[in-house]
Amino acid sequence: MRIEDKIKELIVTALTKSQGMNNDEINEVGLELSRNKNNEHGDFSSNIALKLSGKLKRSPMVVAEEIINSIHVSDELERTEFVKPGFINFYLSAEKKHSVLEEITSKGKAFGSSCVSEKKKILLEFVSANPTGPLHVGHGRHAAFGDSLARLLRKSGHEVFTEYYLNDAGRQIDILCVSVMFELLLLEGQKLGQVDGLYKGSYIKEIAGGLREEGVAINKKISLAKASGSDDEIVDALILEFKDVAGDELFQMVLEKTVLQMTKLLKDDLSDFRVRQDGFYSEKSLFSEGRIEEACGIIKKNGNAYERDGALWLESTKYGDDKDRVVIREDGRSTYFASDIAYHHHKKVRGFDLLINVLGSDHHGYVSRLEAGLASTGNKVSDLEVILMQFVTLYRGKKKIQMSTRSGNFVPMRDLYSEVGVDAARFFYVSRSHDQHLDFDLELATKQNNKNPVYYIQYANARIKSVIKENEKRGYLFDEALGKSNLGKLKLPIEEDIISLLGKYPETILKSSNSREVNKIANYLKSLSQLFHSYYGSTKFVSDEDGLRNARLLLLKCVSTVIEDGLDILGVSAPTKM
RNA sequence: GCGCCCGUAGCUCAACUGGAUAGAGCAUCAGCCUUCUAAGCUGAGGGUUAUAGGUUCGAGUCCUAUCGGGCGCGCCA
Repeated sequence: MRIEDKIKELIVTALTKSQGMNNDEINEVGLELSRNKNNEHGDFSSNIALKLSGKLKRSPMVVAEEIINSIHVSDELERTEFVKPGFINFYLSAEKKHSVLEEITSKGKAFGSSCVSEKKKILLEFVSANPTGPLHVGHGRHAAFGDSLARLLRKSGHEVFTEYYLNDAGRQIDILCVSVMFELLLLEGQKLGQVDGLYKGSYIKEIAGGLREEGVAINKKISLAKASGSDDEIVDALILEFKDVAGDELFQMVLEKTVLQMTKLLKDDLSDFRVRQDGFYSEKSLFSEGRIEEACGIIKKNGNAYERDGALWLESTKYGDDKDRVVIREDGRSTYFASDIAYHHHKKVRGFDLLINVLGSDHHGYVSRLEAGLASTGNKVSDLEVILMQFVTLYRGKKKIQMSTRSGNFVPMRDLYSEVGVDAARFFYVSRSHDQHLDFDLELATKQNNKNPVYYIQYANARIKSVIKENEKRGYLFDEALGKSNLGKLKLPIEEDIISLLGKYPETILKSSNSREVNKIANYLKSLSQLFHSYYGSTKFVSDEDGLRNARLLLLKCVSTVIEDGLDILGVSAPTKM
């Protein structure tokens, strides 16, 4: 039984004894026990007297005193007290507090694991950027967050499968293909003007160059003359013309090779950033496997679809959307939305309890539609959880860098992490809450990479490793048993603070996991490191006194275990030397 | 116009989800290496938590309005 629950039990019996309350009445008020921020008010506190005072028509201080007088103090508690507004504080015995260190020593990195009460099978989808260019710094935030969230959810006990939805069908891919063919024609010596709507990055030229080396050739005359109007209209005309002139077979061949190349590019961008995607789900497969028709069949069968103006509409307003949405267009082609309905339905069919999507905040208007899609295929809306990621604004010094994928005018995430390092980039990305805008100053990140908080944490761990090494160098062998039996000698206030914070690691994992706030882990590690550095500055660890020395080394090893485990969740390395 | 998100020290962010005196880093100033790594430590200054009301024992956190910033409202993806 956890100590929290024991204390709660003590309060409940005290309430029945002193106030004559039964369990129902207590539940109605709500019994809370919170862990204290700073130790000056004890380890745990309860606000129950404050909550009851109105009901009982007596001052909170009086109620608190009555409760405390009926509390039977167990030997795990040092003492209890009631204080100013009406809080009741609980102080744990030194022995009870120190037991955390023994727990960490025996469990190692499993300390704080599997703390969640209901284990779920989760599909976590993130990044899912169109394979039309390298991932940029905005995607970097999604990648770092998504991957860390996956690690956090796993740590807390869930089963997680990460997935990248690959848009390998549709207009954007046609444009990508035309862009490559366009370059190929230029390589073949054909003189062509400028077309604004096409992808321009160097990677397009590389793919075209590679195709030419493989012997792929178009060798047909393309005239841009037919195309006129807006960028979009010109591009659409070009797609038709290229399909016509090159022929379907050649077009499909170039398209497939291009998508393959682009996907490899994305996978490398991610894996070099230590981001693991367990699967890449092909949009194209939704067509070839007949999943779109299947999904349309289901929404029709469920009475959620109707035909109007030659198109098939989903009655999404039934499920809270602003208006109904087209699923199959007048010309018979399905919409992007249709793909999403089919995709998300298939996620459920594959047996996942919970679907988490990490989306850019610009997609928030799309959320109710996704929910409607899920509901209309007979799934629960609550099975979908969307995490909206705010934008990254990139600066170089004071200057804002504007980004656009199509023009190739963006900063690839690879440039960012090769410049500042994977550790610093990942930490910086996840140390801000996802609903907060993120200003990323490249100049600052490069110039000050030594001052990045991630080094502060890594340095704390490296220092501990160094102390352990020094201990051995001086001929002292670490004696775990001796350390354990001397934990009572850890009496410095800073030692008590560290032990107390270590004890909060499991609940930090649990809370961050439940609220999907990876940044809480980063903040926790900063606090722990700060305490350690302060401890380091004021205390000599390698001393002649065997008992104290081993107790302190045990404490340091526990700090190191937790730091390494926490950094692991963030996907940041923990060097032993810096 | 309607809807969603955000507003905390000069800058970048915390604050355990409604708790006790709102905390760190950067920048500024003053100290600390004969001693386990100075990528560190110790101290100082810096705030009407955008503004105005409200809810209650108690509000940075919840509700309303206003101001300011970001984003979204296609048979696009």
